[in-house]
Amino acid sequence: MHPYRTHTCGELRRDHIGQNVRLSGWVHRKRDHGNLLFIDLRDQYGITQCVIETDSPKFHEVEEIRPESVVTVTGETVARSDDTVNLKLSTGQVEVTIKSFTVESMAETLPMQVAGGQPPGEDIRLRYRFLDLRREQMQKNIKLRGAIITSIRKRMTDQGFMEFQTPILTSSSPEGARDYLVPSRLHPGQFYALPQAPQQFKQLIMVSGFDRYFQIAPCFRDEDARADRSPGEFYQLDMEMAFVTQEDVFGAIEPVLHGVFEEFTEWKVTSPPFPRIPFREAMLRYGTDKPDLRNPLIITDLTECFTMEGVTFNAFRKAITSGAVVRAIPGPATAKRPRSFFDKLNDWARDEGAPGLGYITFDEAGIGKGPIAKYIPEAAQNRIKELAGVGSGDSIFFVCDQPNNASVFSGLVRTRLGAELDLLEKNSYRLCWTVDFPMYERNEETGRIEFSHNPFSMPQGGLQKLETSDPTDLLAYQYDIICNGVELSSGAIRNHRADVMLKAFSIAGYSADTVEEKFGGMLRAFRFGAPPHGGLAPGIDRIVMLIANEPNIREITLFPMNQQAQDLMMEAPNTVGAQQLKDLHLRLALPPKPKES
RNA sequence: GGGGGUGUAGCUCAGUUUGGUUAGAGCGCCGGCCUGUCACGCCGGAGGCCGCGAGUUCGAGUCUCGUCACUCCCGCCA
Repeated sequence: MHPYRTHTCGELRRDHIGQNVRLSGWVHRKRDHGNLLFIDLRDQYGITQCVIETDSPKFHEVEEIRPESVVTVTGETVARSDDTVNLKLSTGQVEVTIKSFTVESMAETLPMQVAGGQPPGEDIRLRYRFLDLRREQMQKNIKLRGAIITSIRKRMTDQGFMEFQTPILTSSSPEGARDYLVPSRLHPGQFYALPQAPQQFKQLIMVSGFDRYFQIAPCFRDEDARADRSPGEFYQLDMEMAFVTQEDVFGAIEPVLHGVFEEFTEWKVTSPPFPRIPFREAMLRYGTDKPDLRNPLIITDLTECFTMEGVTFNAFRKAITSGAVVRAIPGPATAKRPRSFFDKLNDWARDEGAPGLGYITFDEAGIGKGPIAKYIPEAAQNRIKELAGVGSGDSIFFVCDQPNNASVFSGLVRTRLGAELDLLEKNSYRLCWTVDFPMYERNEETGRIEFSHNPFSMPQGGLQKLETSDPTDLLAYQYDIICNGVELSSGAIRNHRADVMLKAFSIAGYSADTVEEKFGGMLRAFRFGAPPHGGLAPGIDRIVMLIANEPNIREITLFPMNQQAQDLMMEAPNTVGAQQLKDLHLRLALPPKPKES
């Protein structure tokens, strides 16, 4: 007999009755009846009830065992009587009578409970992650993550994508996030950087003549954490394709994402092709470049209504003359809400930094009511109803500000109202593309033209448009994929031409010398035959998070760091020895310690 | 870097609004009883720098200030 097990803890059925079996696992629960004792033995595959009676010579030993100890049990698989069958367990038709019992590893008193109970605070869960991971929910999440990644790999390779590995020790890139640096021993004073993404490598793979690249790529960025953003490191489904248009990229990734969501959830999933929403339309109608399409509310521009004859709402009129716009968010079936409902929203708006949140309610007869209704004559009110698609029993909220601010704030109002009124479609994954991002934007503080997203994107219209257009009118072949308001990924058709790249950078104020210096490797590659190419890189962690329906990325990550980018289990980061520093030609220049008073 | 929330037993939390005897509950732990439980049950027990430090007060878990930790958000994340 195998020293540890003949079966797993999830395996035994009626078919095994009468067999002598051996199981190993963790003591999930112990129920001690004095003369009769049950142990629920657990491994990754399930739980099997083991039983021992007081007449057994092993009884005392089993009685001593503490939960979460690892033990090996040998005995006979026996049927449970009809009234003791447990349908909650897959093995609940049978149990194992303990004949022999070996303690492989006794557990001390636990700092956190594994079986049942609420999970403790995160610092304890992270410090004892190996215990936390034994909990049912974490086992489920981590298994799901593994299955999703396997499924993605298969879907990609089935489409002819090849998996590549790119370097982890590479060079610091001048654009983007803060790099993690690794000092070089052989080159004093020089540093490697961990890749923020294999962006340049995947483009170079295309230049190298490979056609369809993908990688479950680790990415490292030294930026502060969020609930949906790990500090330090995360994974992307990084992909790139040669000789493709934007639509070809969409056509390749849409079935992968749709398929993965369909495979692992019961929820409704947007079928390909996903809606494509131009950036400017997204900002107008949804007030964000990450529209959550579960929210049915649509923002409309009602500037014209407030300049109509007879409108005396001067706060808006005056702002409009200095370039402001009016955006409106409908509040369906809210006209009968008490005054406190509107006051609460108004208070919230002030907390968000807005002057307030104007509104009109339309009663059953369609008559406009509310603090500002009297400044807006009927003709203008009718136009408002017509444009915004509201009517009797609805209300409508107004945001008046310069276009960018108005967009962003009306987006917040839309999100807030959607949540408050419980309008979001339930049990649904709504996927869409945001496309046609502007290539450049004007920095409002400095007045300078800057890249608005990825400087390596191909400008729409190519070199000719680049030379003749107002930079802020230029669009890029740059796109994001959004699921339920969460950005899964950015991507682009890349700029594969050295001449266009130099021109694109010169518009953003980079001299040719600077570009040559900073991106010499890429430019050189583009001068020796580069195929048109493009791709994207959906975040694996966020996909898993959405499918697992977890609000927090640490719930679907094996060994995450906390918000301060510390690994509480491994105690990283940590100090290193003097010799290690010496080898790396480093001397510490620490900030002064805060004085103790 | 900034703002919010939280911090009380090994764990999850009540108690803080309105300062006032000995700071409670559930789970866990230890001891006892229990032959069909599966969140077993019953009896008993141990376990507290109320995050830490100052201050106000006759008296602070409770009020004030500072500080630390965790978390959420803003900045940041091409």
